[in-house]
Amino acid sequence: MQPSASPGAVAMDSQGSAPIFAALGDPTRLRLVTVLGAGRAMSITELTSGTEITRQAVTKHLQVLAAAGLVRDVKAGRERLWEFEPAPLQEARHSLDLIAQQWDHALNKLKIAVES
Amino acid sequence: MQPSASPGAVAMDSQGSAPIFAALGDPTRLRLVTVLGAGRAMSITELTSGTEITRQAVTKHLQVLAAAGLVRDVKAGRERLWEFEPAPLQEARHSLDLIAQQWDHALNKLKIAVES
DNA sequence: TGAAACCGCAACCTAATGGTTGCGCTATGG
DNA sequence: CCATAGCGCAACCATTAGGTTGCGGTTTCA
Repeated sequence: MQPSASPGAVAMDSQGSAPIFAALGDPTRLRLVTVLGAGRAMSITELTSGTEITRQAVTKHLQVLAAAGLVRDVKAGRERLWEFEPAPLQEARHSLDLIAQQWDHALNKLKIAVES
Repeated sequence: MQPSASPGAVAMDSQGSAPIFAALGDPTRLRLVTVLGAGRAMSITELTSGTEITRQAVTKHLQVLAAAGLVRDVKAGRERLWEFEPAPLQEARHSLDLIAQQWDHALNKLKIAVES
């Protein structure tokens, strides 16, 4: 087969993960994901304590994360607990893996071309 | 060792990767990374062709990517070529791996607790 | 020796983002 | 039964982000 048959048909499906990366691209939100990723579902006030920002700010960040599917809320009595949702994170991991693989493959091609 | 000795000392070093995720969190930029990740260094005009946006917009995006270390420019004659830089992407991958591991570990703990 | 390709700088605009404050609602639990 | 804990909604503000237009400066190469 031709080496570079379709230059445009690379790992372009990664594009769908952009919203997930955007959601993870804020320190506060990345912290929230990390904390909730520890397993225990937590309430908003609990997630706010220890931070310098307001409860409302945390609420907004949680909504951004929820919109990306990274987090989910479950009501428990008068509290509203938030828990981690692993699926989108796997998708993001897969996207990064695709780009990395693509890169490694490109390096291999280059190496072979040099050795010929 | 104690199972949950320090609840706050989880995978908190992921926070440093927030700027990288932010850089990847835009469809245009994620596309640029994917294209450049194919191996061939490309010029700005080349990266702009096929897009709906201006060369200047692409320039700005490339600067954002460069600030995150994901991309590097190398001058070649009158052209200025851009090439992919894999290191930050590895770091981002590692951060996601940490959170995923943490999550799996939490699930295991839960499973064991249920089976007891 | 120009015309054209390739690019940087800067000003400008609009919309989104991150954050705050203020208020009101609802469910507990003493 | 009423005070308080836990939230939601909405308005508001400042800053950043994404994008465009306009212009000027270098290399090349025909």
